Amino acid sequence: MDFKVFDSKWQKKWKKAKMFEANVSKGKKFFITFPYPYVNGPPHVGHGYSAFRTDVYARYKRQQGFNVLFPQGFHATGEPIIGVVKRLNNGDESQIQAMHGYGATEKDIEGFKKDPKNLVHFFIKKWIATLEAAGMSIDWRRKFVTTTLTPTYSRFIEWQYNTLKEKGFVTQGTHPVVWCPKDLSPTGDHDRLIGEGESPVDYVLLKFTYLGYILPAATLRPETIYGVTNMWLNPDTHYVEADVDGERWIISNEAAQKLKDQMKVEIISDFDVKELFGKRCIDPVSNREIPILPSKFVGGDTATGVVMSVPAHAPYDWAALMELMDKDELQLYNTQRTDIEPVSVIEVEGFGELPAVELCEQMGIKDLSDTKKLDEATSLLYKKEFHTGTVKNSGQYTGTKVNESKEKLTLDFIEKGVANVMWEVGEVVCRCNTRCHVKILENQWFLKFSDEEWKKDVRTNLSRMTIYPEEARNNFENTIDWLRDKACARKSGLGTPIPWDREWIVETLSDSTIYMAYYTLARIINEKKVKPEKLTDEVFDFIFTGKGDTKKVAKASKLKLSILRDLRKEFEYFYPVDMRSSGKDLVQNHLTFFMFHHIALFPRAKWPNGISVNGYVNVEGEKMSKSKGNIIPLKSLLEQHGADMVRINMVGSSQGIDDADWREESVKAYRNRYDTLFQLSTDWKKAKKTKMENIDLFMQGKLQKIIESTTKSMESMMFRDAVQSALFEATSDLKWYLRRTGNLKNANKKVIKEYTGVIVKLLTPFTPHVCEEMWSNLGNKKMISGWPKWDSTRLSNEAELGEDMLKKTLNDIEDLQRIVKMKPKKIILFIAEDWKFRVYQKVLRNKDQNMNTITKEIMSSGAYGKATVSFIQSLYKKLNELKPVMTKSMQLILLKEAKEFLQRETNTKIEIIDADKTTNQKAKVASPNKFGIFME
RNA sequence: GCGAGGGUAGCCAAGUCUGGUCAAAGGCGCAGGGCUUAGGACCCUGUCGGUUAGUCCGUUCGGCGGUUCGAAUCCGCCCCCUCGCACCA
Repeated sequence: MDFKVFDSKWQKKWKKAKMFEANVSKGKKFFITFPYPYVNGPPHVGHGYSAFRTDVYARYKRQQGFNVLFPQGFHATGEPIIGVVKRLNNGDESQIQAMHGYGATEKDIEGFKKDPKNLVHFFIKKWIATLEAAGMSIDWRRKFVTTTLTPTYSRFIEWQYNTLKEKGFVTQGTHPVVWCPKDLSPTGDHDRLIGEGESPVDYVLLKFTYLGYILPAATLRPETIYGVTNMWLNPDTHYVEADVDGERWIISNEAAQKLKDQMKVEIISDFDVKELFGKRCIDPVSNREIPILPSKFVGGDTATGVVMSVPAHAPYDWAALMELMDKDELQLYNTQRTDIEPVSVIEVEGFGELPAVELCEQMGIKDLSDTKKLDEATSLLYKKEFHTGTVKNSGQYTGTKVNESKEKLTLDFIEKGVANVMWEVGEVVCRCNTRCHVKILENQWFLKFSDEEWKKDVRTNLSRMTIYPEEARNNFENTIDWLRDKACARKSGLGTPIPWDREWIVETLSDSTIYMAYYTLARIINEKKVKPEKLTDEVFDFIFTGKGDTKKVAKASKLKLSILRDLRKEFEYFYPVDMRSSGKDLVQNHLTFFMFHHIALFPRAKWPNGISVNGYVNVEGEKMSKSKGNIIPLKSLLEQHGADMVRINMVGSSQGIDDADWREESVKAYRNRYDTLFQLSTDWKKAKKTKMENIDLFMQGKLQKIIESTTKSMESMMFRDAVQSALFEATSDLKWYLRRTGNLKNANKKVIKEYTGVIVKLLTPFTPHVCEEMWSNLGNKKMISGWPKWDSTRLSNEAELGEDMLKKTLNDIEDLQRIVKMKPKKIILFIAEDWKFRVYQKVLRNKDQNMNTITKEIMSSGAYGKATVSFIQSLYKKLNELKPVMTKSMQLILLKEAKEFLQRETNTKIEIIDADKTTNQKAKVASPNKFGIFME
């Protein structure tokens, strides 16, 4: 059966019936969203997963009777769209090819080049068409695009930032970023040719002085300053004298260039450092005289090109000194061996006084030639000292832990004016092939996420929120703790300017934190064509917080009073967000910001109620990636398999935070099950039986069980479990039932119809199209509505056992068939002891001698029955909490079935006995933990 | 480095919170059988080793220890894997 033929048929009917349009009403609402996609391409399977999960939940809630709002907008701010347009304009062949791949014509592309808007709208069209074809139950009247493409939305962002600033949540400050001097913009990880993962590191510059000059020694270990023996400069490096914040610094030329982006730097002249060798500079902390020596290991491209030497703790320094000593060059520089004797300033476990010296010896390092070993030694020692070392011989800092002292020392020294900070980054090369360095951005705008009060409220709200799966909660808590101030503005890309400082644009993560509130307004704004200028801050204040007088606000803004009232009504009714469903990658950023901003901007009652997080999508077990070429467009899957099979294959494949997997192969498995169901939906009339027998009652009880477990799984978005029980388990039951009754004709009509109908309803959120079709096949005139409720009174004793029951019954039927073949003289069906026998056997297996002895005694006493059981029970009280596996009455029902069956198939004598009461020892011994069959 | 999540039979994956119905669900693969002109689909059976008609015994849940009458599950240490660490959507 090819189910895709039903897709458009039902989609049209839904549309006609306005099934997904949510309006203010008296009913209970449920507001669900998933993050709006960035529209620089069409949707692929990865998008599909989050989208389908959201839709499944939306449909489920709708069936439950909620007035579900499920809107959808699109995201277009920031750099990528501009990047695409730029590449198109540059004639980038692969980009043009990609666009053709997405179905863009030459004419389309010409349009994109002229205006990025055209590109955005092109993809939005694709998105909407694909989502509709996928059967998404979205209220499209509320769509919009960020930010400047929808000026009213841009106005909304302005209100957001004005309000945040007013409340003190936006502050200004400086911030180091990795910077491309050619592009004149920050170079994020994804913009890099080399150096992914490199981030700015703060070197401490200790200002050694020499005759009015400053030699700013760059170090990551300022706590070792008391162990400095000499200063290193590279005789082959180009140094300059520069005016840095009013001081005369001697630094490498490269350093001077870089520092221009961090301090006020003016290069005065070249400086020949050779004249310094052998001279003494002054240690700014303890005023010691420190000889200046040459060494080529000092890189001019790392920090200042001025390095202090701590031979006791730095392998490089010791190796450099060894080189000088080997070549007997020390005296050339007016320096004695005793002047540079290593000074130990860190006590560390596992090493003696001079760890670097020891380590060099151990690793056979004799000079600077073996940089690999030196690097290894350096990193090893640095880690060891940082984590376990204690400072010594260092004046007031003696006795403090290295990892604690570092920060303190730095602050102290800066305060005293003897130190500065210089930001440096490892090798980073921009996409434009330019080497990057660190720039301090001045006057950057920040969201003050570090604010403890703010965090407190966020934590409080988190604790009352629904989080699916529960494991994700840890992640949120941790993110909240760890979050620092976040730069929320950029100088380039698309977006809304910061209203009070228009040279900055609100950065794209920061303009997407409360847009769900805009959905509640979007319908009216779109339909009434509300002008952006009428949406003043006062209007938004009124809508979102109720502040101000309706009439005055309307008058001042020139917004129609009725519209203003309706906007407020929509927001009041639909807000807050009840469930936001998203990929796990957004936990550390978007989803957490979403919470922060809501807490800052809205009244408590409007704070988010729930978040659900899902994993990524793999394709055939592999990660999706451009390079593997395994990114599957959603559209092609829909065309191939139809919406329903795609939906259930994705949503049913995984749950929780685990990654989903798109496996073509498993579509088959689903299709088979649906074939069975579909067949029944048309053939149910062939069932003729009307008498309710045990097996029919059992099926009804079993159905209640399925409703219960499916509903519970659905509620917490455990969709794989839900599919497992509503589809696989249920169809297995049906097949089993039909096998037991012999054929469809012998099946109970009522049971078949009820069972099929309920299963169809349970599966509707996953496969809405084919379910509607089956529902109508079952003779229903109206479309599906309502969610089945389970009736616990119908959960007969048997069904309490759930799946075990079925399995065991089935096994017994197989056994029975075997028995029939063996042609026994007599068959005894017996009821066994219940679970306690299992426990009893476990005890027997126990290796513990004492227990073994005890139980053996019990055994030999012949007390098989209740006495034994109660003895064990009293011994292990815990066991009392356990539920019986299968009660005798349940067994009896099954055995009666078995008896009937056997009587049909054979003419052997059959009796049912209770193993607990029987005098038949053989049966007793044979029986212990399974009810069943015994023959003679 | 900091933080989060994991490691279960050939593979995927439940079970872990709340220890005993766990030799451990389910699926895939594989083997045998049924059905079929054949293939596919479907239905049975088996799938840690050894044994029984039904059973029982032995050895398993990353590694090593511990708690317990009893550990895949609780505790400690160790090893390994995946992901995130920001101005980027």
